[in-house]
Amino acid sequence: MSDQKKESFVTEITPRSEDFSRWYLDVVRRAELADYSPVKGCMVIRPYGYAIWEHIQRLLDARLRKTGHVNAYFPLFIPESLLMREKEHVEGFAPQVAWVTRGGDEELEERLVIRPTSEVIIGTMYSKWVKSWRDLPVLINQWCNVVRWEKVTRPFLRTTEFLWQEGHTAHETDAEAEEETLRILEIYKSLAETDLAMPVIDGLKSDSEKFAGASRTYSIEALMGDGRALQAGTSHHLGQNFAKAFEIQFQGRDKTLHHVWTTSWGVSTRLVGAVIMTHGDDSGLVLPPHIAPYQVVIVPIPRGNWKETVLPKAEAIRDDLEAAGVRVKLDATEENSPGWKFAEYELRGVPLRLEIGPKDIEKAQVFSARRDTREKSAIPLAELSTRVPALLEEIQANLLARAKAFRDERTREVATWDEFKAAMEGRPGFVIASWCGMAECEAEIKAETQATLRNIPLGSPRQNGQCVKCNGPSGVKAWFAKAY
RNA sequence: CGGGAUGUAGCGCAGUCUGGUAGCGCACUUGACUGGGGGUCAAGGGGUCCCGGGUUCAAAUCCCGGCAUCCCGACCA
Repeated sequence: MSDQKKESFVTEITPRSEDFSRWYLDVVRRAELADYSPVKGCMVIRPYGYAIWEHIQRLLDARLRKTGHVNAYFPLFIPESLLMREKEHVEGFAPQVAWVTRGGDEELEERLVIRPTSEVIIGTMYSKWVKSWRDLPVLINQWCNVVRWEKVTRPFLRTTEFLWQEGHTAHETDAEAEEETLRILEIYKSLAETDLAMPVIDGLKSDSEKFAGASRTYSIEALMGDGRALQAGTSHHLGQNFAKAFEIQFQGRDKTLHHVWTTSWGVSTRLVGAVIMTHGDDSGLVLPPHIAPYQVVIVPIPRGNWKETVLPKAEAIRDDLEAAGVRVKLDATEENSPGWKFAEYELRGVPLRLEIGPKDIEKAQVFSARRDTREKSAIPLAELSTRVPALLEEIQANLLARAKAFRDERTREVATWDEFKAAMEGRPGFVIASWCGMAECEAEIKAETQATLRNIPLGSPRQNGQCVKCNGPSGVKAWFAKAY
């Protein structure tokens, strides 16, 4: 390989440590996850990126079904008057909605918004559907697209149109709605940690960061490879705010009318971006096996009459692994050398590579290379269908452990304001500090350090502390970070 | 929405200052030899120079306007 060649190879992806933002965009493009479209702020999700999203959908959808939720679909368009019903909700979303003002040749009597979220249209329908306490709870989820007119966009992390799921539930009591809100948060946490191998902090948002129209917002927060935090999912207890605005009432067991208690919650294609930024390295993407479009790539080594010897063996291995429930890609194309394929599939984050050539066939083995540790070892053919699934689970677990270690290493607890400011130099990660609960302190912290209050973790013990900013009495410790 | 930068082949860029036939590397196509960490040689194909106006005999290059993308800040999944 000439030096010139080497040069072009290394410049294909900007090194992660050199420029994290550029590295991220390079990975998105080179791994063919997404591409820019002719529409400002809107990306095209390419097949490889979409396959990752489909696995996330599948894994989350199963959890939602298991907990009694069902899927449905509501309209994309929302009449302006509906959006206006809930005051805080309008104020939060009106600045970033897209409007439809014409249909064909005609000016519309009433403008339509393209849904930025569906509380109002779903609330309107629930008011028709809910009459009795026997109709509750309503546990509906929808997978759809939404549009928010964003000024600054970035593939997967913030786009004008994005894909997500939004759950909307209605309950008889405050306590049941709260229970649901927390159940979903737990599901999100489980999805993030078990399947995305991404450790998260689950907790309560401050009032200034909560969803427009919610009583309480809970979130899961993850730490990206550059030390910035990312809100990876939210679950809102909406109280009776929407029930009152949309007159969702039922006759209770006590024969009188009550407003329902509602919740809403969502995760989006942003999770794909979160996975990239949690696990990726200088060679590109690193995918957790649970969501990898293919978990194993088999690269046959073409030598001599390999099509008669190596290839059939490779195909047999593929079939065996597929029978064992493993997603496999066999790349028997002749255009590129094995070395090229090694690099290419590393760039695409394939968790495990199997190489098979004449030498391996002689020894009745294949050669394996892990994406996460780059560890290489021979696996006897006879053990493949048990060893590979086990190895994939090991990789999955290792990615979570590694991300957790990174997060813990980048998490510091401080007691004083000077310590806080010092800890927030650069892009350090999470800083834990006591907070008095006042929005003023939160705002000053943000103004002075750019750090925002991510959340107050669930199960945080009550304390008699002093606010890191104002020294006033503080009942809780909050997690702060510079965020996306 | 403020500050800065960029826009030339799929990707990365040179050419713009000083106007005069559109270039380089990688990628792509064809063939041969190769193949266990991004192969070699040979022959090829590919361009609304972001868009619109203007100046000029002549514009990638100069002027005006717009759009898009990136970075840094203020708002949001």
